[in-house]
Parts: sequence; structure tokens; C-alpha cells
Amino acid sequence: MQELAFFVSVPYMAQKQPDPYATLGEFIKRQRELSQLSLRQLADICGISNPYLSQIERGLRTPSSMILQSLAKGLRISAETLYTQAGILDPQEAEESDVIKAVMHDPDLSARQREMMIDMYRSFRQVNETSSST
Amino acid sequence: MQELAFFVSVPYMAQKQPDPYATLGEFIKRQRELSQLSLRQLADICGISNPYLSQIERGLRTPSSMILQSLAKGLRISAETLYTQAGILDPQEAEESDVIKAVMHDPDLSARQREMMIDMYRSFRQVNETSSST
DNA sequence: CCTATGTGCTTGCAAAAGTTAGCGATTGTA
DNA sequence: TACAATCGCTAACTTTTGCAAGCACATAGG
Repeated sequence: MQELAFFVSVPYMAQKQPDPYATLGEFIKRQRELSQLSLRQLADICGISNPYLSQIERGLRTPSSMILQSLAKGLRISAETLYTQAGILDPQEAEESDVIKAVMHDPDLSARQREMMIDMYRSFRQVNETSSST
Repeated sequence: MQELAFFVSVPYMAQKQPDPYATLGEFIKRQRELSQLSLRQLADICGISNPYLSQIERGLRTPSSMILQSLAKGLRISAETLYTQAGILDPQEAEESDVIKAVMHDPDLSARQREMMIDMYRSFRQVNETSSST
């Protein structure tokens, strides 16, 4: 396992995904070219080999979490953006309410407890919806 | 108003101290035990093998992004939280009070409903904290 | 007693991840 | 015409992931 530089200050200039059809590799390649970096340059920055980056961009390899993270750092994108692009993070999670998000993010609840709270919340919302419309 | 049968008498076992679990494996194990799932049960839910899950929990293997994602789904936890625990995503706050804050700020809930959700949440937290484990 | 079932863990092995060496094609420059 | 440097890519290799089979231990039940 190689060492990765986890400097915390990432300037977060994540862009909106311009093409929903783009794969993770295509997205990375576009970001790299937007940054005007060659394949080898980005590979060096991220601490991975250039053939491997090439294979990632062409969709021949699925990078691990650590590699994705270092790619995010190197491209100055938020890791969430990359993960969403990779289909690893749930994009519709952003559309959920803050309550559901907060419950889902709470690590001190059990899965069942989270489920119960979310069920309760959704029931409340539904009840409020029907009672207000009739 | 529709009657809702959400009882807070939760028999679910909880874990030891509320200290932050250092490694990803320990965190996953804690979540699994909070859900009262055996190693094989969670492995089946997530579609991975039980020896592999065992190795993940003991820190002998680093799961790929896809495995992490299925683990997040199986544990009903946000993938972001798992990634943060794994030290892969930057630690944006996953404060427990965020649930209460989000509930308090939700305009689509009634005061009574907010109160019920916060009660439920606090009960869960208390159950998890007080019941000591083996 | 023995069988059955549930728990987590160990052992090899196929497959995928990831690297090093090197290819042909380009570009610039002497 | 070299010659050097850079581009992305291929091939062969090493390392790690992830799984199937099976181990040891515990709790029951007949």
C-alpha cells in the first residue's frame, strides 16, 4: 500500500456533471483535460502509474476507494462528486430531506432504528399531505 | 389523524463506549452488532462472503468501493458515513445533534410530530448508550 | 451420547487491481 | 537526418481482493 497525502484543504471547485451519460473514466479524462494535465502528470500527482490511469479512463479498471480519493485530490474535485459519478454514492440522496439525511448520517443508531425513524418521518409527511389536501 | 404505532421500546443491543471507532472494520462490526446481525446474515444481505466480511471487520482486507456501497446499503447507513469512517472522505460533520436540528428545522412537520421524532431519537440514543454489551 | 445448527475464523485459489518495462506515434530542435 | 522528449497504450508481472470449502467452538435437542 502506498502512502497518500491527505492534506485537508481541498478548494472544492466541483463542477456540475455536464453529461449524465459519461462514465467515471470519461468524467476523469474530461476533468484531467480541463486541468490541462497529461496522463502521466496526473498519475504522478495521484501517486499511481500512468498505464493504470489510462485503463481507468478507458473503463478497463475499477479503481479502489483510495485511488478514487487521490484522483479527487489531484483533480481538485470533491470526492463526493467523483463517487457520485462512479455510481458509488447515491445521487438521489441529495434530494432527500434534511431529516432523512441527518438520520442516515448518524452512526450511533442501528440500521433498524434508522429505518424506524425514517418510516415515522415518511408517515408524518404522508399524513400531513393527505390531511392538508382534503 | 391516522394512528401510528411507533413504540420506542427497543430491545436492540448496543455497544460499549460512545467513542469514535478508529478503524472501518470496527465501525462496521459495531453497526452489525447494533443491528443484531450475525456475520453471515450481514454478509448474505450484502451479497458478500462471510469470511470476507470477517476479514474486513478485523482490518485484514480493504473492501473495494462496490463492497463498501453494498455494506452501506445492508447497514442502512449513508455511504458517505462509511467512507468518512474509513478515512476516505473528509470528516464533514456527522454530529448526532444534526438529526435534532434537521427535525427542528423541517417545516413540513407539526410541533407534535417533531416532538415525537426527537423523543424517539433520544430514546434510541439512550438505549444504545446505557445497555452494555458483552 | 451423537447429531444438528449457529457463531466466527483459517486456508488455498481464481480473478481483479496495480506496477514496471517498453512499444509506436508525435513534436521539437539541431 | 538524427536525437531527445513527450504523448497514450500494450504486455507481462506482482500484489491484493473476494470466495468456496472446511475448521474449531458453543448451544441446544433427541
